[in-house]
Amino acid sequence: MASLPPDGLHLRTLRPRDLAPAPDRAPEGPALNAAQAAAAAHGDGPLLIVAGAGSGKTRTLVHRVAALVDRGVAPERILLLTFTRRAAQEMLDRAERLAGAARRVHGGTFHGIAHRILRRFGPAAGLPRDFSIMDASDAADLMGIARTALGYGEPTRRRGADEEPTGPARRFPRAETCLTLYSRQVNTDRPVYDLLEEGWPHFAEWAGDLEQLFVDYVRRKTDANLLDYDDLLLSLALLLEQGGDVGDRIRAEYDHVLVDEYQDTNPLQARILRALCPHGRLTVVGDDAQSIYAFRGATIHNIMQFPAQFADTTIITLEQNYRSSAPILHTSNTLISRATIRYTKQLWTDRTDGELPWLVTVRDEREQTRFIVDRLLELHETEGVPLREIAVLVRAGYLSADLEVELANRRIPYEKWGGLKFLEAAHIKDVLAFLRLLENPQDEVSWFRLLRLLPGVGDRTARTAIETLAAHAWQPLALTGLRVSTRAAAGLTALGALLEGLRTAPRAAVPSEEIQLVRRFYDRVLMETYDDPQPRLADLDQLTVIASGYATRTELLAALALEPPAATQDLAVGADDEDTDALIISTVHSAKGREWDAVFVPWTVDGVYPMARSANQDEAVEEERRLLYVAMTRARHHLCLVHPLQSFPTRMSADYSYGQLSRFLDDGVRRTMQRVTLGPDGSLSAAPLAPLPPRPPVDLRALLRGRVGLPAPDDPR
DNA sequence: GCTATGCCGTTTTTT
DNA sequence: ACGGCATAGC
Repeated sequence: MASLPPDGLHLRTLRPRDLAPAPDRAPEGPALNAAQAAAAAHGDGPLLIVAGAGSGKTRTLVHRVAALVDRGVAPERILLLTFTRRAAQEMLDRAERLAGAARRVHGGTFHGIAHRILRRFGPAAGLPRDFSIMDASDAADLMGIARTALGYGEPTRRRGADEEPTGPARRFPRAETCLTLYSRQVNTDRPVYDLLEEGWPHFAEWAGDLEQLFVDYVRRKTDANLLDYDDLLLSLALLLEQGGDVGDRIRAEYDHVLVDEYQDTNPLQARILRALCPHGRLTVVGDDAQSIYAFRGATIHNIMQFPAQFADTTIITLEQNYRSSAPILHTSNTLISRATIRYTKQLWTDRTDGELPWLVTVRDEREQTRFIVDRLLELHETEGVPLREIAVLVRAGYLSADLEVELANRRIPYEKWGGLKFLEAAHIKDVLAFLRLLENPQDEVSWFRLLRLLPGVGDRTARTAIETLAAHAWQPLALTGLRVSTRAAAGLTALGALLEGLRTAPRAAVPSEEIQLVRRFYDRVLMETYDDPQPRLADLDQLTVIASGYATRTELLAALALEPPAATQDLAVGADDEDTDALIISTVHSAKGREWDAVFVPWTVDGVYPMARSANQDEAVEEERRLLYVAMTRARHHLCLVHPLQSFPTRMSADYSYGQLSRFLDDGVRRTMQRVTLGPDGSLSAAPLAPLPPRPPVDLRALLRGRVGLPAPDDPR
């Protein structure tokens, strides 16, 4: 195959700020410590590097790549894998920076690499050549279609009339939940019933029905030539495991495989590595204390069992922290030492400098926002910390909403990582659905999406139309003869004509031109649907610009599914302002592996750390603790946890004791910090280490009913 | 029967 | 500002 879909990572242009070494980070070049050097120089056997936060793990990995190249391994025969795109970017950037020779190292996310391999080797193993990739919401749509088709769409009761009439209706799980379960099953290879018992006991009785549903979902995927994210991994595993020469040919591509953030991989990914590296030339790096992806099947067992799975594994532990000041490290160590799981290492530093981390008590969300903005401007303006060296890390994307409004009002530039993706916007998905249909006429998900745009067409008519299309070899013109309401008929005819016109258009239309043609139809839909269509139209302009960077539709669609651009907002400014200094707002998950001079962690309250939904499962609570640990260990010099006493955003679910400081910040942890309180005029006063008095949980329901008052806003201590 | 509309309660984290 | 759900309307 002449042109592989671009990996994105290789083609990404480096921006100047990526190249500038961060202030007082050890330079990439000289002086690895003894453990790091041993890891870099390690020979061919399996290698497990257990590396704590800030211990130079990526740097070690990058040096190992360089060492391999020095030993004569061809760069393109080295494969660097990681789970998240951001980590993959960081890794490849630094490999490039360190050694020109490493420029052609292959690397990316597990999904990205699996995709590349499947396109290249799949057809020889009988996989379809022109599959499309569904993102999570496409997959949920398809699951919804299957769910309705099997009759689970109605607000239904459990079969059998013997249920007590007063009991609540036994709802079948929502499509998204079904997909989560399906995905968990694929990634962990565990029975549905067990997964239900652990995470969704109230759905346990549906286990058999869910399995049926999954069978139908898989059949629909196959029929429509669609692969979801899990299929990318699963197909690769099967390709590698099945006899025959395809697996051998894939294995023959790479001499060494290196995996970063190994604690974030799940059993399916471990299976891929076993099948890919029977020779054992495999290096994995991870930190069990930073495992924060259990919700998608990741497990630290992958690290723990690595030595058992690969004979003669060498284990190297990196425990010296080069990132954080001593007080920040002390607080972080204390926090993680409370974990019920004993982690494998203890981080230390030879630094002695630094201010104690702040624990700031504020009245409410408004005051939290004001404090963060004031303090970060102070750091920026009086201490000269670049905005880009300051991060606000949140547990969930929506928790920064108030802050973002304030930043916008005060004209402080910021960049948000995580949160709503450009591609998840409905109008973008609509336009792409047209392109996907041109690519793959049997794509049931895209048909469903487009049909429902038409006036007078709802679920029912759409489904009828799809049946007709299936019976007519997916010819768009088959939409014309349908017996439906007159209103619907007009739309169906127009849609059929449009798609037929595009399909038979004079050859060589490039994707951006196709989008323009689609927009002649779709812009009108947009203008009729929304009060203010302008921002959405602007998004479509932006999509056209992106599309013009791709020569073929196949490349565009694959790149968008696996390398989605960040938030809409981001794109709008991203194109022309590479040097803009901007504050970073990020989810903790997206901040993994990064570091900043100053880190703010708002919402350090119970209900956020841990999230209310996790609070009754021990393992989930432990993961939440690690999450806070990850957030704290991102900081070099300034760490500031903020604790609003009153925080009752209406969006949060009831029954939780908001305003209570996070249970993870117990007396011992607080003694390693300084308490800072905010005066009425915004002035700060620091008070050392007094433990908080116990505070009874607030009954939110009673509060909302007006039966009790809020706790006094001032903490007496 | 099917679609459009208005109201309610709800938001984890990523590929 | 979004999805699910009930109800009104074709």
